[in-house]
Formats: sequence, C-alpha cells, structure tokens
Amino acid sequence: MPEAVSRPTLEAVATRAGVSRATVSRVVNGGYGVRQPLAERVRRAVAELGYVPNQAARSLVTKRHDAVAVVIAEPEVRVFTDPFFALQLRGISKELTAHDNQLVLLLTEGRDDHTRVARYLAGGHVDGALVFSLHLDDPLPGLIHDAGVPTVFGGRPGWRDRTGTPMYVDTDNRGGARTAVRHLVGLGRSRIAHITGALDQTSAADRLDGYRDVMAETAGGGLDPSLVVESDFTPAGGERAMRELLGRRPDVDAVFAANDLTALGALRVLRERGLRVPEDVAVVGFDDMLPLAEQSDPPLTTVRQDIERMGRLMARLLLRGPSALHGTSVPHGASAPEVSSAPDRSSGPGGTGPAARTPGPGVILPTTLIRRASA
Amino acid sequence: MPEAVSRPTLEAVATRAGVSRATVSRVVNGGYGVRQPLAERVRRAVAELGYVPNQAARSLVTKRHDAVAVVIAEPEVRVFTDPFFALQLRGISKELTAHDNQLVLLLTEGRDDHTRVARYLAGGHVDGALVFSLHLDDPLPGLIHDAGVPTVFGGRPGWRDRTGTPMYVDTDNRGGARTAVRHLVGLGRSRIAHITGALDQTSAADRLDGYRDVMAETAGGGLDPSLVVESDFTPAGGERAMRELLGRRPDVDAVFAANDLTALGALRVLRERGLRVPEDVAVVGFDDMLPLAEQSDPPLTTVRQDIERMGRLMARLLLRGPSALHGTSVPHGASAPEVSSAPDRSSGPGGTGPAARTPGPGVILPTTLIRRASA
DNA sequence: TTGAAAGCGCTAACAG
DNA sequence: CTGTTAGCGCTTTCAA
Repeated sequence: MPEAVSRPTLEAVATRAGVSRATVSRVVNGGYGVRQPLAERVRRAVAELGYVPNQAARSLVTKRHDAVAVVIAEPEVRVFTDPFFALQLRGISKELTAHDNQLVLLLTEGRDDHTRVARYLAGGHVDGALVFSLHLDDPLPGLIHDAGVPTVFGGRPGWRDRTGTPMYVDTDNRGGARTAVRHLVGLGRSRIAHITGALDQTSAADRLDGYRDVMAETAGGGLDPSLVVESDFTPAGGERAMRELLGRRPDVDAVFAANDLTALGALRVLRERGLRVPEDVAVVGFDDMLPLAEQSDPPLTTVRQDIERMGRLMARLLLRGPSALHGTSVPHGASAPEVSSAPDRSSGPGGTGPAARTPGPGVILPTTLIRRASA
Repeated sequence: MPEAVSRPTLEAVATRAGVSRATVSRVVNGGYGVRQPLAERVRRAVAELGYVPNQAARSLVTKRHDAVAVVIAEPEVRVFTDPFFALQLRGISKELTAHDNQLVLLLTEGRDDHTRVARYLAGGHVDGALVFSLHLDDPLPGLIHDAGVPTVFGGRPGWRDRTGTPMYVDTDNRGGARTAVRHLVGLGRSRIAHITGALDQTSAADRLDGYRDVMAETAGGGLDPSLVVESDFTPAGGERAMRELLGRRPDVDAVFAANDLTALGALRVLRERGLRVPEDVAVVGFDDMLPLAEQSDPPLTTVRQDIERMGRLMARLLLRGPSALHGTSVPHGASAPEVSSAPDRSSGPGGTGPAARTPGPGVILPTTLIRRASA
C-alpha cells in the first residue's frame, strides 16, 4: 500500500507562528490561557499549513484514544439479513461523531475471533466498547469483562458477574409483547398463540414472558401450553411452528409471532391453508422490519422498536456514563402502552426520547404498536 | 468514561526476560534474527505479563496504522434497509482481520459529514480507505482524492479525475442484466419491459445497458422505448412504474426489474390487477436480497451478486495492490506471511475467485441467475 | 502567559 | 545476534 504524504507537525506550526510548541498545543486544545492575539496567529498558521494533530502521538501521552470499539458477535447469518444491525450502527455513529470519537468495528464469527477481540480490547486501543451479544452461553462478555474496558451492552445480557448486571440498553421486549397480545385480546380473540424466538436469547425469553403476563390475567384464558410453540426467529421456523400449531390447535384465532420474519412464515402457511388474515387468524409481529413488514401480504401489524435510538443511547451511556440519562428517565411503572397507526418513523434527534426506563444498570426503551392489516 | 488500567510495556518484558527492549521488539515483530532460546524466554515473559504492544507508540515511529477506513456515504435510507451493507462489511472485515488491520467505520449523511470525513482521511489516521459512493454527483470522491489516501471504491465510480478512473470493485451489472433478459427471451417472452433503478447510480445505468444489449440483438424486438420505465430502486417506485407500464403497454409479458425491491412493488401491482406471475407476466429481479426474494409471492427469480466477496476483494486490493489479483502474489523478502483466505466457497485460495474481470483499474465480479417461481 | 524540557512506548539504525 | 541510542509528535509539568 502506498505511503501517505508526511503532514505538518506541531513544530512546523510553532515555527511559522513564531511561538513554542507548547503554545500551539494549548491553542489546538481549546486555547485556554493563551492571549487573544497570539492564539489568533497560531490559528492562522494552523489553517495555512493545514495542520491536523497526530492522533498516535497524542494518544501516546494522554492515554486516551477517542475511539470506541463496536463488537458484533453473531455466528449466525440473521444479523446480516436484518437492518437491525445497520440502524444500530447508524445511531452509534451519530453519537460518537458528535463527541469526536472514532468507531472501530469488530465483527466476530467464532471461537478464534473471540480471543482476537478480547486481546484487542485488553490491548487498550480504545476507550470503551459497545457489545452486541445475543446468546446466553456466549463466552465473549466474560472475556470482555476481563479485559477491563468500559462496556455497554446492546440487549439485556443473560448473565451477571460479581459486579452484578453490566450496563446495557434494551428494547422493552416484555412490555412490547404485552401490548401486542392485549391488542389481540381487544380484537376479541381468545385463542391467542405465541410462536417464540430462539429462547437462548433474552429478547425471545422476554417476549414470551410478556405474552404469558397477558394470557395469565385474561378472563377466559389462563395459560395454555398448547398455544405456545418454540421457534427460532426465522421464516422457515415460523412456517414449521405455524404448521405444528395448526395441527394441535385448529381453533387458534390469533398469533403473536416473536418477530416479523417468523410472522412472515406463519402468514405463508396460513395462506396456503386457505385461512384468511386477519378474519380467521389475526397475526402480530415484532420489530417493524422494513420493508418486509409493509410489503407482506397482508401488511403486518407489529411492535416497533427504535433501533437507531438504542444505538445512540448505548454510545451516550459509554461516553458520558449513567448521568447521560438524567432528565429523560421516567420513574418505573409510568410507561403506558403507546399505540400509533400512523407509520411515522421519526424519533426526535438528540435527547433520549420519551419514557426510557432505567432499571438498575439498564436502560429500557419503549415500543410502539404499528397497526396494519394483519391484526 | 473510566480510565483503562495501565498495561505492561516493552521495557517491563525486557527486564523480566533479562534482555534489551530491542530484542523484545524483534521477537514481538516476527522474531527474525533472534536465537531460539532467547526468543523463547521473551515469549514466555510476554505471555506471563500479558503484554500487548501499544499501537499508538508503534504508529508514531512506523507511520503505519494497520487501520483502514470504510466510508459509507448514503444520505438515503436504502442502504439501511438492505443487507448489502452488512454483507459488504463482513467481507471487508474478514480480509482486514486476516491482515491484522482494524476497520474504522465512517458513516456520512450530508455535507457537513463530507468535510469531516475528508479531514479525518487527510489527517493520516489510517493507511487507506474503502469508499462506497453511489451517486454520480457525490462530491466525496473528489475530496477523498485530494486527501491523498490510497482508496478503493465499491461500485464503479461515475467520474474520473486526471489520474483516470480510480481503483474499484463492482458487480457485473451489465452482464447480469443481459443474463436476466436472455432468460426471459429463452422463456419465449418478446414484450420484455425494464423498470430501471435510480439512473444517477452507475449500477442502474449499467443494468439498463445490459437490457438494451439483449433487446437490440433480439430478432423480433429492437429497442422500444415504451418498454422502459424509469424508477428508483424502491418498492413504491416499482409499483408506480408497473402501473405506468401497464397503462402504456397492456401487452407486456415480462419485466426485468432493476432490483428485488422494485420487483416486489411490481409483483404487488400485478397481483392486484389479477395478472398471474409468471403465466401472464414473468418477473426477474436483481440482487437476490434475502429473505425478501425467497419469501415473496411468488418467490423471485433474480440475479445474485456476491456482495461479501466484493467487500473482501476491495480490502485485498487496498492492502496488497493490484497484484492481489494475479493469483498468488510472491511476498518479497522472507517476512510477508502468506495470507490465507478463509475456507470459503466463493473465492479460491489467494485468488479472486471464478471469472473476475479486471478492466483497467476495476475488478468486475460475475453474477448468477437464481431461478425461482417468478420467471 | 509563555517557553524549555522531559518523557509517553516503540522501532530502527548503528555498534559491538 | 544483541544492545545502545536516537528520536517519532505530542502534552505537560515546571520555571521564567
């Protein structure tokens, strides 16, 4: 790879401005304690020479890097067929940029990668890490903890160490599930089934819990295990589960699927069996994965989570600590299910937005039910 | 953000092993010219202390960073609802990892970001850049060129500078389009329409060219402008275009859509009009965007491009230069370790995989027609 | 306020 | 082969 041209140094700027390196350094770093005219001269020299500080030299002495690692551990393909990932990154990127931090992306796909990532983090090349670890048995979180780098997790981690639960940001999976199922109840459905996600992920477990919450409190119902089918968040899994479900409960009149992909598979089986949606069976998904959720037949009623905001919040939490949340957090219990039928995707820039809950070291973001045709 | 604990230095390792810093440095950097037993002792000390080189200190003297910037300039949402992006990154990440390089992600969404990125690149923080710039009028490529950083583009850039066309990797859009249209011809269709992508992107222009190539050479046909509708790569655009098309050519019997999203929109309009696919109208897409292409109704016949490989190749090109494409490059000196491309089906060991063309400074990757139900 | 000087941790000549 | 010695470009005491 060709060599980059050598760039002007502090020294060069100092010479040009007729001052010492120390003075230039002060000006470059905010200019406190430097007299106006001098500072002005320095700034001119900087501009003329096109000076940009050498980050390596700076880090060497300050021991800071103004860089954050984003670790995405996903041996499965799912993350890559999912806008989730991209939206998350976008949110993170925005926040980091606002704080003049760089984003170092670490993608892992197996055991070897884990040690590689752990070594990198332990190497002190970054000031902190944002980690997405979806599975309960993932060894990565432990390794990262040992690396001693400040870390915020995306999604509630399924483990805890002696320190307790680590900092994390998550969607209100349980609450969102409740909203979805209550919506179905409100539609007059009583034999409401749930196709779960991969239960080794906290998101799937939490959504199942939400479903159970509502079913347990519902007059006619109570918990009927035959209405719950375990699946894995994929369309194929959704198909399988739907067939299974139809086999044991032909009378089912509503399905809450753990995510949109699953709902899609269910939809297909329903269509193939000649069952009408939502007339015969109402279907609700989770994620509001676009364009899928809009383009399905019929368009999917689903629970939206604000992925980008989640990313932004993770970065903010890492950069500024828990205090970043002050002024926006809401005492728990105060969250009411929000319903919107207007597919309006905007979330206010800046701020942490409405009704983020902060239980202990975690931040929980609210969800919104998006009503389309399927339920 | 909390401070990271201080790590052991070269000095510490040297003391522990009873050698000089220089010797430790040699061992850490490959160990050439160090006697076996000594090297062994050093390695033990390294392990015991958990020593990891300080990259900042190293960069300061070597002027290399072992880091590459990935710039994704996409003011539109499209990239984010598209696995494209993620797959690209995964390919890049794999290759960079194999070369012990870090991936610094730069996402941009507007004018301000451009100058920010340009400054960063000009600042010499990375050894090179991989740039995705989709639009003809994008000012970013020019800025990046001025920054003087070695760069490889993703997708054929729509501009050229005094140096000629910059290095790039692209899918064989034109060839893929030809394959798609020939397939339709082979099916006996003669009134084959094309819904274009956003024509300010080279990919859309190239696909249109491929369509024209085949139509021009087809016996019955010749070019009929009424069969071409301009659109924008979105499902909504696809719907609009399909309606327009049906309005002026009710006799159309096949549609080649510029991408799968567009095809999806077309499919919906066709269904709504009671036209059967593929009996009445055959439809072919482009991208093989999963799970969409598989889950549509009917499943989509489409042109697949190997996105991940594209990313991998971009990184390889940047890291090793054009020689990366001539089979196994011979490392000069005894040092350069042979880079093992991970066991993977799409690209041969060290090579560029099957049938990659290299016209001038560009590399063109082949496509595959995936036959499903829609054509 | 400003400048002089001492390193941050590492690599790269150059000696030995 | 191995050790000694200069810095890389910057921040940061410490004096002036």
